[in-house]
Amino acid sequence: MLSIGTLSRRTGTKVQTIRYYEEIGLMNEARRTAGGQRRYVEKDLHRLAFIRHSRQLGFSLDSIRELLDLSDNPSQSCAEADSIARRQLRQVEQRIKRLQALKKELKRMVADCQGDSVVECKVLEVLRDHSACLTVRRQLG
Amino acid sequence: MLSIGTLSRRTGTKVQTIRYYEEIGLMNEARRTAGGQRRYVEKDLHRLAFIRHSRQLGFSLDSIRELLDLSDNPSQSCAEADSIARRQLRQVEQRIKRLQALKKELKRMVADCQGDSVVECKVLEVLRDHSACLTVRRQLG
DNA sequence: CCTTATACCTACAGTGACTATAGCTTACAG
DNA sequence: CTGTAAGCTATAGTCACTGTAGGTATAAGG
Repeated sequence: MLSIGTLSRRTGTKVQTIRYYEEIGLMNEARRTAGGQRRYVEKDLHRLAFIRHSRQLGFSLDSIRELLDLSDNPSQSCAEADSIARRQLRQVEQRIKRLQALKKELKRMVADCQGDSVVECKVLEVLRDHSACLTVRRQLG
Repeated sequence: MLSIGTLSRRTGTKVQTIRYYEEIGLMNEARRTAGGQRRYVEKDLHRLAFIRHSRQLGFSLDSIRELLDLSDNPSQSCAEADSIARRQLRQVEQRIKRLQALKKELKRMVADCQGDSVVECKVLEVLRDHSACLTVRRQLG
């Protein structure tokens, strides 16, 4: 029987986070000792590891809920899991695109800055004058 | 005299968001009509545009607060604004790195998936077995 | 058996940056 | 003068946690 602290250490999850996952129904309600402390089995550890790994890959808790459901009902086709993963991939690719546009704009901003007084500061000027900024508008509109 | 709705339309900011910016002290408290409605001048419009543009470039509201302070005191050196922008650039670059690691991992996941039953689903397998995943661990640890 | 340190418990507030809702009031055009 | 669009406040909700206060349980050492 594993304590919540052991789960925490073995998965790199904060204790509060584990309790939070239980609260929102992502983890099953744990058994309790006579004194009311949570006790877990290996299966719970695996489930938590699955959740944490999925979170690291950027899946939302809702997506993870779906993935766990699939994982719990192994007879279905895997197409659903595949489509969730593909959706996630698309989102990540979108975010990368956005950030690359930002990066370009920020680079231009700091490259043009000469360390002059604020009056002629290129950074502030760019921020003031949105019209000078094309890349970002196209990507973020 | 501009209404909050006009400001909203001209900067693409939700009305609530403008009120929120006032509440947290990012926008000055607006003048009011006898009936209590907010009225703005051109200067407020520029300030809001500055805030929105900075947000689109990913600056936090705290960073924007600093940038606005600098912008309000034009006699100082621009070095501070420059360093805020550079910090932002570094953060964006970091995020891009992270996301690219995620993308790689997700691509591997969906590429290996054959649409079989859940039992042998590669997506779920990868999520279950964190040890198979090296890239992400290196980038996100 | 008793003490003590550590781990655990609940309940609630806070984070960032908004967004949404309910229920009301004002401004302005016709 | 009336209708309606737009405004107002106050409050709660979003996401995924994180932190805190104040109390209790457990396990190891004496």
